[in-house]
Amino acid sequence: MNYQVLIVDDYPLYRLALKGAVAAVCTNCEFFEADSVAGLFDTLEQHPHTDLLLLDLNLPGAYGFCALAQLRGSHPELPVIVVSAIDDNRTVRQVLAFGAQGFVSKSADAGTIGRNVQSVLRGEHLSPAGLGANAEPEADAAALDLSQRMAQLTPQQFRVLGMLCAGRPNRQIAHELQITEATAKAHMTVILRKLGAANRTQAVLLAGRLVRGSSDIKPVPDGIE
Amino acid sequence: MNYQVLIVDDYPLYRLALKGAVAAVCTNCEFFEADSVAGLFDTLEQHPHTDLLLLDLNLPGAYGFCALAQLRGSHPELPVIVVSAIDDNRTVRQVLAFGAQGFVSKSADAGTIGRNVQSVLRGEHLSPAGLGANAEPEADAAALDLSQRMAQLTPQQFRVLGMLCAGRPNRQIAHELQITEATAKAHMTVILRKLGAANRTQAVLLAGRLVRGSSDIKPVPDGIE
DNA sequence: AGTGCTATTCGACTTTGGTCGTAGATGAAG
DNA sequence: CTTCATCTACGACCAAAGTCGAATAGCACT
Repeated sequence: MNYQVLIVDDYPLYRLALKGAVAAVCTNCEFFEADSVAGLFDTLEQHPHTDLLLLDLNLPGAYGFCALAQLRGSHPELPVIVVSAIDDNRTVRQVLAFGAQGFVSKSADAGTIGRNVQSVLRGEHLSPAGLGANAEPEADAAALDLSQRMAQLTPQQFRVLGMLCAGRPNRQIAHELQITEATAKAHMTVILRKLGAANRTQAVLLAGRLVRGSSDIKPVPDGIE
Repeated sequence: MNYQVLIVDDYPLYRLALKGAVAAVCTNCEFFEADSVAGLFDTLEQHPHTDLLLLDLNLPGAYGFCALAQLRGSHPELPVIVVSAIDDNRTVRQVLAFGAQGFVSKSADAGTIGRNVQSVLRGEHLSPAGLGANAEPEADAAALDLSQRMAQLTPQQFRVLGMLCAGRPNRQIAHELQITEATAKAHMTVILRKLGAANRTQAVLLAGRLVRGSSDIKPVPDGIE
């Protein structure tokens, strides 16, 4: 068992704990770490042969679900185990619907995590306990279409979207990404086109729809005048 | 028992069903109907002595929770029974925290609805079954603060917010409300101030936070540069 | 009538958002 | 080495968003 494992969480201590849990069942594993979605993709570029990704859902600056959608577009073959403090059924179903191979609650013990990692490394898909017969592929058409749109975004565009979803104006986005406002606007234009949104407000609504359940917010008719 | 009852739901058939359920326990009741939040407030203006409001949470074009907050500001004495397809504990607790007197699931039968209506008309507050000791006032400070801000909005401002939450630009909002774009912008300015948002995107995020649980979306630091 | 208060409306600005055309850098395919 | 595609970046330009001051109308209270 000589695997490369990438661990993404914003708390160093929790990364250490996850590393320990994996090492217990996977000797000679090589570990990489990242503390943000941006770092995740940077690390994946440097180590394209990563065998497993442990991803925290609640990363700052970007939504974990968006990262999942992005991953499915850029690294469709990479197995992902989502680690989340929120572990209700709806979240778990959505995570699996968006292409994750496994799910472990943050309150799980090391043994449980280790067993899940082993299963996924053997190529199995998990449907965690308490999730009776999730036979329904559901994750309705709209959500699927949306995640596919998300997956088209480039890493930089994705970072822009993350800050957009925090309500920041272009000026701050440009400042944080060390680019000019003109460039941030250019990214914004592409994002709007890829997501099928008419303006940044609609883009935020679409992203929000992906994060929480795709409630019955009507698509904007936009035929008036 | 001669009460005036206002029923708000976007499906005419379901309005009829609710009317039947109420009529069974309340002879000589007078009924009014509305299919949108805007219609709700229009009807309330025409019939200010309404004794009971049956409100569907999932109205199109505006979020039911926002309507609740608005109602608490404009008609604090009006008893409200919320009818919702979503009936998990968190939703119920929030609905009650926002001043509703009762809650019935959309999957409830006519008898249950009738009994709840009777109770509320008698002046009782309901804490529906399966909600053991909701003594906790929780509905955390942030959500309460937010609902109080919402309650400050005037009816017209509230309509603007509703369309804003559908991602519409000022031009369409003005068109639908039969006002100039300048006026719509003026309303927008007041809304942003009352909600404490820096721009329309943040306003949408705040409204969304009120609708679903106030997840752990970080407040914008906005001190940079 | 007169006095405050508020909701609603609007026009004239300034600021921000969004589009278009363009250009360098990188990497893959021929 | 080309050629093509993609990501990233920028400036100039027009459209939309947001601010400010001001006018009207209704309402409550004297």
